[in-house]
Amino acid sequence: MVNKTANPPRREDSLTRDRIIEAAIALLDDSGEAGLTFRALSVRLATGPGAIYWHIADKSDLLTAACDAVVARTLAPAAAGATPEAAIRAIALGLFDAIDAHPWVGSALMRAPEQLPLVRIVERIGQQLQALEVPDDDQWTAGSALSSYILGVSGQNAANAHMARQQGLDRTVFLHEVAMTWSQLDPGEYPYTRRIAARLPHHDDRVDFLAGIDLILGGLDAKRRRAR
Amino acid sequence: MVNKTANPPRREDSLTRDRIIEAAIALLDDSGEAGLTFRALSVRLATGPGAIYWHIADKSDLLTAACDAVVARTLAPAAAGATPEAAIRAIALGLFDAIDAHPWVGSALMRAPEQLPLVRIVERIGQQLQALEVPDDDQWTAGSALSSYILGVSGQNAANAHMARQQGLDRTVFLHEVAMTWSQLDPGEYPYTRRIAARLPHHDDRVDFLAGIDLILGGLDAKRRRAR
DNA sequence: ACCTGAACACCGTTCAAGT
DNA sequence: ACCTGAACACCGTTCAAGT
Repeated sequence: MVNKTANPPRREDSLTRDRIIEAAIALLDDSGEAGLTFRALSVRLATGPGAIYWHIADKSDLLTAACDAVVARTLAPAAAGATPEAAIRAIALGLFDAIDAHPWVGSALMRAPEQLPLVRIVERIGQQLQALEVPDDDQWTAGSALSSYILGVSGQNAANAHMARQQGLDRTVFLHEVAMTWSQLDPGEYPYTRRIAARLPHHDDRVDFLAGIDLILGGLDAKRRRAR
Repeated sequence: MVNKTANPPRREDSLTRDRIIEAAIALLDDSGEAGLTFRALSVRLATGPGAIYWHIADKSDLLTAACDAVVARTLAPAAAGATPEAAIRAIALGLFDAIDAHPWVGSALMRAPEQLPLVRIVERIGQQLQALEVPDDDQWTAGSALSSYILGVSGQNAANAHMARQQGLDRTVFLHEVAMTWSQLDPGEYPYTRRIAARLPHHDDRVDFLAGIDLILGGLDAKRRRAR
């Protein structure tokens, strides 16, 4: 074991991994994944691009770390006392709102399933499935279904918001334009899409999102009843 | 209306949008999203980078078009005669395999929910929900749940495969390494993840994937029974 | 109408040199 | 131990000039 000296006292504003990650989050929130640049980051931190590499391995490391910071914060408040179902709904809604606020988190989570940020999510959901007394064999399936659903719907909601903002449009106006495009698709090939297009701008995302969670939980419950 | 002349006869090897898209797919399959470069593409097509811009708006247009070509091919065989549930399973499994073969499709689909490739998927699933006589109000929820689940699980499966290949490892060896890392997480904080780590390398992805589809379909069925 | 390829304004990353 | 900033090997995209 290397005899490492204890951390020396730091200047208040010295460069640290945490300060870099916070600056990265701010940059990502401001201008999306394209806005995260080692040059922009070094300007914001009043340093050179090379300095960042002393604390961060590379860009992918930085993005994962930023993602993990957001996820960890979101999952921090433990849902105490509530039923497992309510806890799952709370976890899901917390992530939905976090991804809505930080759209880049959605796509970042999707890329490296074995990394810590997603493991945190799977763990939290898994604990609740355990509390629900879901049989061991079904926990993996139910956990995958729930986490994929959460990431998928939240990510798509955030992508819509991001797209709207990028075009300088209000979210509702943007959805109206999408609905317009969809309603002009070929009637023979796209009957379903044309029909739901009208609903698109009016639906309440969070309500519909929770309805999907309940659908999966309902499937789990039905399966358990059948097994009895 | 502009009086446009009919398409003139083409040289066999002239540059067309379709030829560019096929070359892009080959490049993406070979070396992932990072491998798709206008320079590499122009070398493959024996032309200059500028020529591509005559047929393609920009890189995002190219990626969406490549994605759409793969999705359209995958959804092409219409599941005739089968029950709606079986049709949904067939659609899901087809996409799972397509995303496994073309890992970049997963992340590409996630980014622009309003674009044609995802609309194709939603339409196909929606038609089967209609055939299942799912009430109008539930079709959106069920469609979102199914499509998010399909894209999420397929995308994560493909990301694992991609990660393994990148590290020059066999898929199973890679999953064993992930399982090892997970089983060394803090026991107080990650009890669930530690427990399922052991199952990770042995599970059959396609079987587990279909089990999740059935879970969602089961939830839909349970909800219908309750409404009666 | 379609293609060429140099040029522009960027990237991530490295590394000798400093403190 | 940590930081600087020039340099390298790339990008996507544009555009005058060609056919």
